Amino acid sequence: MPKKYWLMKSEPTVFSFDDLMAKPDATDHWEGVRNYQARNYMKAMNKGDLALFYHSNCEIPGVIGITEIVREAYPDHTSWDPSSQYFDPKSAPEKPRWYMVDVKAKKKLKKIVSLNELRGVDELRGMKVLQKGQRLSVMPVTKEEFEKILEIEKEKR
DNA sequence: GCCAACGTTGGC
DNA sequence: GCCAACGTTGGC
Repeated sequence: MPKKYWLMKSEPTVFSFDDLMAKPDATDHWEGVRNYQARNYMKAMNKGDLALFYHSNCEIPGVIGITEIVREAYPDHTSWDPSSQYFDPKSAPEKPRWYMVDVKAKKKLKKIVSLNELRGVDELRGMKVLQKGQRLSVMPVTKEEFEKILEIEKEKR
């Protein structure tokens, strides 16, 4: 199974990359996705896939770290927890509607690779996250895009 | 099935 | 805080 690459968004005031690193084994479940397309992308993830951790809705939006998928999609239990902000009355343990994966923080970038910088790179012009109107919190990226972003980070120092 | 109203996302 | 671009909901 060839490794796949993804981008996952989170608002740093809700759950930042540092929050993930602070978890036991730097691992946590990616709860709260309530969009079918994003859910389907998560279902397509395999153990060992890598993801860009993207900070959205903040002062400097951009890629802040790298995570690895360490557990493949399983039902999101917050969807049937009435006390959760992610509660969905149409989901139930015997009929789960929403799923999550477990991700592990692999590496924090020395400096954020900002949305603004991404926009300036020719090779990244096709990136989904740069397309107007796209709001998915989980989306695929190509191997080339993934590696280009690591290159950009390396050149920063 | 259509579509208006409403809610959400997320850059700015 | 504004607002464009979506996605969802629900009346019909």
